Amino acid sequence: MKFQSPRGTEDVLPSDSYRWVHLETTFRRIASQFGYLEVRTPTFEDTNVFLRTAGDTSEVVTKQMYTFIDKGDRSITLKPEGTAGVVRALIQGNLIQQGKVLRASYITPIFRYERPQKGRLREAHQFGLECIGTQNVRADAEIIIATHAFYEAIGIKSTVVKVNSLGQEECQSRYRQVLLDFAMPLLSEGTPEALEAARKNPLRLLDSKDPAMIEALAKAPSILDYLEPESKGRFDELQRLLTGAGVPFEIDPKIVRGLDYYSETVFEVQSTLLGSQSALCGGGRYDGLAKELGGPVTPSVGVGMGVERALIVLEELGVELPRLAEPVYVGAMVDGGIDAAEEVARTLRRTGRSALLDFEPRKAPKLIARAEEAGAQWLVLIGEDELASGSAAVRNLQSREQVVVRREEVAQWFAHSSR
RNA sequence: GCGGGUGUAGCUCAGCGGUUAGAGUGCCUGACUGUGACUCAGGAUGUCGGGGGUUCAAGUCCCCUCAUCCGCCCCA
Repeated sequence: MKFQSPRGTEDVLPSDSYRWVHLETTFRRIASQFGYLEVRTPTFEDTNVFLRTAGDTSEVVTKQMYTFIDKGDRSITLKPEGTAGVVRALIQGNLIQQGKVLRASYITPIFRYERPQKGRLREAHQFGLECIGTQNVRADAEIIIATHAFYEAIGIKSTVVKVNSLGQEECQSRYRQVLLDFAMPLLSEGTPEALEAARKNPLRLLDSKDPAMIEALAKAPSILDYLEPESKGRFDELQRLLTGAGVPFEIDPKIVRGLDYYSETVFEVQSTLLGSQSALCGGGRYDGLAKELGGPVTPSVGVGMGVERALIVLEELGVELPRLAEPVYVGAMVDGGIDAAEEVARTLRRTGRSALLDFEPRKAPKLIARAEEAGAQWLVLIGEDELASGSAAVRNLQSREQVVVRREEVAQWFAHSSR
C-alpha cells in the first residue's frame, strides 16, 4: 500500500529544507534583535481558547477549525492561529504583570480545514511576534518595523505595509451600521447567506471582490472618518513612527482582518504573487484578548507571518537563498583506501568542517561527479599512490586545482589554505 | 462549501477506441585500468492516479473516487 500526505499538507524534502532553515534562522535573528524571546506552546488547545478569542462570527472559527473530541471527552482544536495559544500560556505561567511589557516570538504550524490552493494549505506555518502588556503605539510601530525588517532580510524587498485603524468598540459598531445601510439595497437582492454574513460582520463587506458591491460601497465613508479623537491620534502617531523608521506604508481602509479580536491598529503585507490569496502576513492590536482567556486586561499587539507564502514569493521573485555549509566530499579509488578516507573525514569534522564520506571505491571522474551532486566545493580523494605515500589529493571543484597533502595534515590545510 | 482545468517513465510531455505504450531529458553500465560539461555503445524504469462500467477491443468514451491547480470564498 502506497500512501500520500494528507490533502493540503506538504513534505519538505532534503532538496528544499535549506530554504526553511534559512527563513527560520533569519526570523529568530530578527526577533532576537528586537528582544522577542521564543515561546513554544502545544499544537492543540481546548477548543474554547479559540472560540473565546477569534470570535464566533469569524469564518476561521465557524467553518475551518480542526476540532475533535478526545478520549477523555474534551473538545480539542488544532490551533488555527498562533496568538491565542501564546497568550494563554503567558497567563498560565503568571508572566503577565501590570506595567510590564512582554515580547514573545513563536514558530508554529497552524491548521485550517479549507479547500487547498496555491498559498492556502490545511497545515501551514507561521512566524509570529507578540508585544504584550502595553498600549503604547510605539509597540504597534515596533511590530510593523520588525515585520518589515524580516521581509527585507530574507530578500522580499520593497514591501508596502497596508495599515488601517478599526478604532474602539463604539466606533466600530457605529461604522458597521453605516456600512450595512450602504450595502443593504444590494444585499437584499443577493443570497440569504450573503446577507447573514454581512449582518454578522459588516466590515468584511469592505474586501468584497464583487464589482457591484465595490461600486455600492464606493460612496460609503471610510472607517477612518468615524474614529474617536484618541484613536485618530494613535493612528497619526503610528504613521509618524513608521515614516521615521523608513518603513513604506499606505493607508488602506479595506484592511479589516479575519479574526474578531482586533481593534485599533490592523495591518497586512500583501503580494500579488500569491495567486488567489493576498496576505503575506497580518496583524494588529488585540487589547481585549487576554481578558477573554481569564487573564488581566492586557493591551497587546502582534503579527503572524506565513512561512509557505513567503517561500512562494521568494520563489516567484527568483531570490536565491543561501545553502547550508557545503561538505567536503571524501572518497577513495581503491577498496583499501576507504579506511584512510574515513579517517580524513573524521579529522575534518573535528575541526568544524562537514565531511561526506563515500562508502564505495570509485574512479576519479565518478568521485568528482558524486561530489558535485552532493553540493561539495572540495573533494579529498585517496587513490593507490596516495594510499601508499600517506597523502591525499585535495581538489577544488570550482577552480579544478588540485594539490597533494599529507593525510594527517588535510584538516590543517583546510583550516589555513581553503577559503 | 460552490464552479472549472489537469493527473501517462525520476522530470517535461506526446499518444485522443484497435497489435507487445512513446519522445526529450535524467539515471545506470561500459568504450578511456587515476581526474569533471563532449562523443560513442549498451541498459533499466510505467498499477497509463485508483475503482467500476460501455465495447469484440479503453491511456483513449461514461460514472464514481483520490490528488493537484485556477476562480469564488477565506486568509498565513
